[in-house]
Amino acid sequence: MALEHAILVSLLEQPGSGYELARRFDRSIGRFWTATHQQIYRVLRRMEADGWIAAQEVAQDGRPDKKVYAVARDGRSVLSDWLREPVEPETVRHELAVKIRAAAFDDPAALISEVTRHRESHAALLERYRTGEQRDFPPGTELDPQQQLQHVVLRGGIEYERMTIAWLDDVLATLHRLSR
Amino acid sequence: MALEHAILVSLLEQPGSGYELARRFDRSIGRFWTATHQQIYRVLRRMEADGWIAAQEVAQDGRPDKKVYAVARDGRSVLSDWLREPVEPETVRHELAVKIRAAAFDDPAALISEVTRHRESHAALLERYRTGEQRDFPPGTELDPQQQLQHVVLRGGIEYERMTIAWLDDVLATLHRLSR
DNA sequence: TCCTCCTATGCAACGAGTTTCATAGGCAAC
DNA sequence: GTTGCCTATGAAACTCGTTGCATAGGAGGA
Repeated sequence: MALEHAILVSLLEQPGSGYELARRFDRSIGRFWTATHQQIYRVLRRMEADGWIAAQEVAQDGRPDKKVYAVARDGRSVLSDWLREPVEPETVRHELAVKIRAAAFDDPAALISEVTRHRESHAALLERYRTGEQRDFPPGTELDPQQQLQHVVLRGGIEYERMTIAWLDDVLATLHRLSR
Repeated sequence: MALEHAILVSLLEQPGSGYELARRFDRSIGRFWTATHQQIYRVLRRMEADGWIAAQEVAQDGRPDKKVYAVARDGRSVLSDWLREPVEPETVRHELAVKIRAAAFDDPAALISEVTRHRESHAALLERYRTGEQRDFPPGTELDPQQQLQHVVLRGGIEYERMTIAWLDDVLATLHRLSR
């Protein structure tokens, strides 16, 4: 229900084509909202028809033409209205937690390699976040409001990864204890 | 894709009817997997047809009859196979993070009440988790493997809430700074 | 008595999201 | 020189999840 809004935010930060948006959703925006190019193209067409965004054809050489979208006045007011609505509760889908409880009815040791793999990928993500933080928000710099808000969201991602790594260590210790 | 597996785990922990499962998904299981009664009834019928679970009609007095499901042999092997498959990446949907970045193009102060509301609901959830932890896992008790795994999942929930509350305080400080 | 809530299960319609496939030119490697 | 990858957009089919509605008996309160 809010892919439209995530796209509006991304286009306000920087106008772009469907393809470019799809890549952003694979990277920075994808930290808190995922979408495939199929979804993005479909929603872009609807948003353009509704007058939330406006497209401009851009010819490129050596590459296919692209349609660059920018947020229109109606889109800004839609976003403003949405900002003032209460956030609806997120639907939780924590597959690893289900597996951990499932391990009680199977061999707990079977999960160790999978949990270790998760721990490594979260550690790698934490490293990338911290590198990005030092690059984009070095200490002692004046940040404009947009950057301050981006930074506080990134800090949330960093704290989430830290907490998750510590918890996965706890999970691993428990699995090892049960495997003896 | 894994509602089936969450149901199998819940039925292994305790057999029950569709209605009872729906209530569990509103409570404990709902911490890491949500589902409505519609989804549950539909999936239960498919799982019974596939021989993963077996139903037994139970007549009750003063209440409608119910169908109590238990995991069949095929269901156990399905769960065992699934446990050994890699966890597929979760799709992230963090609406509040989108709104925080959206606030850069609107009035940051408009978000303060909403973030405060979130902080309070996370604090209340943390309290419930900690009460449940003291009740179900008092220190100095011998826990069987199933309880140890339930406990480590609950510890994850507690740490998640703690981290989230600290981050929301950070968000609130940032929003207040920008509102001056 | 009527109203509402709880237990218990289900149908039908819709909307959101995923998967697979298609097109089409340019670039680089082998 | 063909194979594979990147940019760029899209159709079609399908699955998953949500919402609204229906049924039906019993309990409890105003």
